[in-house]
Amino acid sequence: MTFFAEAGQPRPDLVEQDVVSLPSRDQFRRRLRPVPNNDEGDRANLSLARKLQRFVLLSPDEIGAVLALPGTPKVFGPEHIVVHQGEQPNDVALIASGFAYRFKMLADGRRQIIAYILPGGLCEVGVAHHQTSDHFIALLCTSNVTMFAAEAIADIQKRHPRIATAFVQSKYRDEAILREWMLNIGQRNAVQRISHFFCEMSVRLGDLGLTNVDGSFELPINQAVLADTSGLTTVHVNRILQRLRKLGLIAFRQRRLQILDADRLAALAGFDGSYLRIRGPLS
Amino acid sequence: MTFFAEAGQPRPDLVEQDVVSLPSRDQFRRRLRPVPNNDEGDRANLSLARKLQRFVLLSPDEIGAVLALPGTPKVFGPEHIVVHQGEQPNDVALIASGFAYRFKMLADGRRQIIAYILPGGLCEVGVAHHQTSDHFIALLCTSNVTMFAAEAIADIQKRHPRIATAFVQSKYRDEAILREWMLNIGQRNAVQRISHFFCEMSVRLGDLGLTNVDGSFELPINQAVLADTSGLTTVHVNRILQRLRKLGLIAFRQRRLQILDADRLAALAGFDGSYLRIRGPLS
DNA sequence: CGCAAGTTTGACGCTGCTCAATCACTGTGG
DNA sequence: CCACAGTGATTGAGCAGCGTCAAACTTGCG
Repeated sequence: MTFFAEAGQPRPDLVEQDVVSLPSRDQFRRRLRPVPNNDEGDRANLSLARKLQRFVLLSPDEIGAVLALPGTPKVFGPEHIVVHQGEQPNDVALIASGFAYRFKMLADGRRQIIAYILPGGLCEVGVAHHQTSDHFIALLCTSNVTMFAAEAIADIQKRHPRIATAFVQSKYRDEAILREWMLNIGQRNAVQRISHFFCEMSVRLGDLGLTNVDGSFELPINQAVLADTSGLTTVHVNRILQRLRKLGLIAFRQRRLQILDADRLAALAGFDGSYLRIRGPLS
Repeated sequence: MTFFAEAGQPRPDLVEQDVVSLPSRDQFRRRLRPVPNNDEGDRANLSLARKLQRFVLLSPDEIGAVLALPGTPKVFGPEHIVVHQGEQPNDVALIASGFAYRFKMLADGRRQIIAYILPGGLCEVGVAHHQTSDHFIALLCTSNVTMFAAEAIADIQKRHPRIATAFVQSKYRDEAILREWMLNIGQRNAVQRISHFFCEMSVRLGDLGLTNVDGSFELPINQAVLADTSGLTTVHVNRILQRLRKLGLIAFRQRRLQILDADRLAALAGFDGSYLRIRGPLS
């Protein structure tokens, strides 16, 4: 289960000073899991707090500030377009639960998926700077999306420098992922591309506590989406998946992926997760 | 010569308030062009000022602040590695003149070029946050590189909010370019990839005043580099270039590219430069 | 039960890769 | 002034990875 070339390394880049007694990881999880339908705002923001927490260990005060961020919780179904290419969104959307993805389209309808936005991720498109979006953001499945005013996001970063640091580091990671994807699509073959994508998703979702012990997790995409992700055709993706199944590496059906042999899959993909800057178990 | 789908559009996203009498574009150019060898610091910073100027119209004060940034000018030859993968740079490098590029490598030596850094561009890798670099940055040709302390860059942004805005917008554009490259490599065929790359370079360099009226410009890359840029092999790149030449679209020799028919080239590539957010002639 | 969406299969061919040789250009030293 | 080497460009033959098209099958769901 080592997705990292050099596991157990020190992580000097993590900002850990000023940590006041935090809720433990388990407490955090317990509060996160079951989501009944009252007091939604707070609960939606938890995914954001949790995400930021992965980059900078936040104090209770800071966590409180994140939870108090005033947002409008909404629920949208799959295929919902969160941000339209060419438009200039007024709000920042938080994917509180569910999955979103960025993509660009060609005139003839071919499209390339640029990134996946997981729970706790923001659909930021230079909102604070009045930029029009150069790409689409859509949902993969029914998701809880919380809308924040751009000013609110800017404001909390001004008031809490360490939260700002977490935002910046999160952004750095997104960029690193983008770069790895360029390498993936530009240089690796079909088998490696798909395996690599699976490895990455497994690590990222695992970091969010969204994987099971058996190595399985929800991945609400079909083969067409996977094709647009990896720059291949649906037909070819199908054949590659069959090969991976025959090799005993994965099981993938009903929008749920199970990685059966993480080590062999990672080796096959040439996957080294260090670009994801995931730290080990919460100390 | 229209590289833009909808030329002449208003640019509401440009921050133009608070502009105090600026040096005209021509004055600016005149000061920029000939670079004798004294007072280097100031002159090196000019490329940065000019770059920022493309995003936010800076006041003389602000331009002065950029020019006064304390940096160490250096000259490196081609192939010089500015930032090494896995290392944690202490400084931010400014490409004052010349060309740099980012790339990632696979274990077997295959590599993917991720981005080109043109004059005025910064080699930022999350320096301020003590991140290790996940990729290499190298030079394409002998270049003037000025090294700044990360704090100096952070400081000037704190003191001059509009300069900070320019930095952020520059970063947004770099990201937009990355996304367009993903689309390019993932979805377009060889001819389109290469044409698209040429169009982009022409527009970006034109914006910096580094193209000639005849549509030619320095592009210090060989076919192997172009292959690593476009995710193709050298042999195939060679054949595509021949095709483009036979079509009368380009001339490319001696590290100099001339675009002979920009309209046809852009049409062939499916190029729409709006993602570059280049504004029209300086008003 | 029947539709719709998604998956699987087969046949076929093109785009782009591999290997390997040859050619052009440029700078160097005798 | 020329032989030489080194780098980069070009060419050819052969092939395989992946795309295209079209049909059949499977699954989820009302």
